[in-house]
Amino acid sequence: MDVRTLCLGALCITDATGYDIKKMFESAFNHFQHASYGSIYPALRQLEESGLVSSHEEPGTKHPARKVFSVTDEGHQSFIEALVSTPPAEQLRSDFLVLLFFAHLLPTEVLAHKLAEAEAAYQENLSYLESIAGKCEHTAGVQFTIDLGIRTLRGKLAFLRERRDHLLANHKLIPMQWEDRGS
Amino acid sequence: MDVRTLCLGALCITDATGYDIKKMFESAFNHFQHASYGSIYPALRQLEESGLVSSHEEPGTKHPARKVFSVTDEGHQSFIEALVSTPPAEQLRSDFLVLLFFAHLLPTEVLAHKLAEAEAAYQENLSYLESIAGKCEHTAGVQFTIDLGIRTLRGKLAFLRERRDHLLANHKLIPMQWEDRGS
DNA sequence: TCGAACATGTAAAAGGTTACATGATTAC
DNA sequence: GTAATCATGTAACCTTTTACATGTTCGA
Repeated sequence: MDVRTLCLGALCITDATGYDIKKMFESAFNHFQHASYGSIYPALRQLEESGLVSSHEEPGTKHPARKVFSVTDEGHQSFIEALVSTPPAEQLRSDFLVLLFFAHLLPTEVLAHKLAEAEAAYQENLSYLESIAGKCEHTAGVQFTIDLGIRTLRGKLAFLRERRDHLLANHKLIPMQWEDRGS
Repeated sequence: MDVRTLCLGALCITDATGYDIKKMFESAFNHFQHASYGSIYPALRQLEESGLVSSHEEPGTKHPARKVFSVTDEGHQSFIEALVSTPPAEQLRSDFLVLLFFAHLLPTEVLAHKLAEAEAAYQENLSYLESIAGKCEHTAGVQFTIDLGIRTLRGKLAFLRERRDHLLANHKLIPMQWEDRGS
């Protein structure tokens, strides 16, 4: 699912400016999609060109003026179609797992440090999700995504804490020549 | 971590052709990185140009000839440096969670179908990881990535099965006008 | 008054996918 | 003989990030 479609989705929740939508990507969408201004603003322009959203500038002394976008009926319909036709895929991109995969090439102290960093990152995500879990009213679906995230992060943290010491205790740096690549 | 660096990593495990490396992305690397031929072959060329890998064509009648790449000492060193300087970040991109987030816009049957598809996908990934978990000898780090993957997928599957019925039972499609967008 | 947050946007570059083009070898 | 697998590579396109450029408003 691309940023363009997610922006359309965001506007199906509430009218918003590009700035507001960035905020949504940083909070509600954070644990399953990322996006920067450089993709959001062009996406909004394209959506407007295709008639899926409309905008009106809010009057006022502000500079630049807030440009508030609203989804059109066609946009709403189009978003639902996008949802229906998108397979429920999931893709992880994890530098942490790459690191572990090649742990035998790293000094023990570096590995230990990376594990600690990863744990802190998991913990931070978990704390955020826990903080919003009970806070405001969510639709059942949104609550489901939050709870699934919490469950997953708790599982990962538990695993990390259980196995980290064992991994580090048995860790041996395998030097460059570990592999026999004669010729 | 980009495809170029991962290819270098792959060659730190064993000499390989572009085709072999694609296979690694589809198996061992599958649960944390993806890559297509269109990124692998150019990456290999760049790596060779920078002197981080070398190649030799295997003689034989084959057409096209196998072009086997090996990491150079410099390449090995460079990969280790990349590992050390890469923060252990993790990023999920999940169309499944997007779907759940907007579940209130979907008919119940569609939602049910998506949940079933997601469950099947999780199950397939889990079965694959379980199948390789005990099969061959892995380094401790590789075993760690596999076990973490198994733990995570089991957690997600358990959550899905626990909560799916409740989600579907309480599901109400909120029609287009659910939001008051007067004006 | 000073820094954080609000607010919009562009341009270049990076990174990757998809589709194409080609052909040999192997297992059934 | 025919389908799957092995094997290499390119070109066009798509998406997204990074870095830049600009200026306001609000709270401490």
